[in-house]
Amino acid sequence: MNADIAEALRARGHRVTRARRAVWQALEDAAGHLTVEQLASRVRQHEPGVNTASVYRSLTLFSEFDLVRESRLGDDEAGRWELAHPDEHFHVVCEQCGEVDHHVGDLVEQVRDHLANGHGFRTVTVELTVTGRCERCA
Amino acid sequence: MNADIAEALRARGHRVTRARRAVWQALEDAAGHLTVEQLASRVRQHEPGVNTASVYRSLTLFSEFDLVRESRLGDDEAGRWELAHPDEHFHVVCEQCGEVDHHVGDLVEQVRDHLANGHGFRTVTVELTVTGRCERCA
DNA sequence: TTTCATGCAAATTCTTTGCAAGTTA
DNA sequence: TAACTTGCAAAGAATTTGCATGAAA
Repeated sequence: MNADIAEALRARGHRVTRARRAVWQALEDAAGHLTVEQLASRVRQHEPGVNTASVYRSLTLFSEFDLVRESRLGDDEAGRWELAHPDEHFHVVCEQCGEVDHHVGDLVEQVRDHLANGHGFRTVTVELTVTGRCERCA
Repeated sequence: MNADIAEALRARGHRVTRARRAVWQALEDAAGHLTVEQLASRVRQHEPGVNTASVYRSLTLFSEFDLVRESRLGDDEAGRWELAHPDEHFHVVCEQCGEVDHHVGDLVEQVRDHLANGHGFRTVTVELTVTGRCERCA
């Protein structure tokens, strides 16, 4: 819902504002990858007058808590944002129709293990993006 | 060397120019991930007067032949470029010291197989980036 | 010579920031 | 009320583009 973000904010001494709540809500509703512009436009449907700069500021703040994540998919020049789901997943992008799918699997786990055991590297994030042709566009 | 890029250009009806050769050379010498600005500065050491815009244009052209590849590593805002090595590899970025390592492994192959068999997805590129702490910065 | 590529500067796009005014605790 | 956030506009950074000149075929 909306309770968790309020809590998360308060817990770290930040204020719970209309703008921040609306940004969070929009991310939850979308459950996908949105550019800041797309996000801002959805935010304004619920909370008119929210400025794009505030969306950026909210996202920056949330990302400090690891609640959201930015990724650059395909050859897009704008960053895209999504909720930082706790389950590891990777992105599959069709270069024809632009659709982005999430795939959950143990591949990400494997990478983490591989690096920890062999190379002394402490993995924080794994970003795996696959581009190609989806079934429909093949 | 420098022969392959000349050939690749001619084969597609593009001209072999000083700027393009210098960009290619710089990418070969670096064998790493360079921002356009870094690349431009190295290019000018061999070929003074080459404009940054031309570096962008060369990279765009090369990427149409799949000879180079752009990747956004870490939370960097600028794109980084490298030669598109035929061998599959992934990037390991230390968020402390910023160092970027290449790891060659069969993980990328696994992803490709997984998607082809189960989901009818024809993979074109796999981009796998891991961020965390390297051994020295742990 | 004819066509393509470059340099330069201006234009775009994405993102960040300064500051006065509005909100939250 | 006091401190934090926002909106707005301007500033920045990265990348692209128009166009006249210069270089390659």
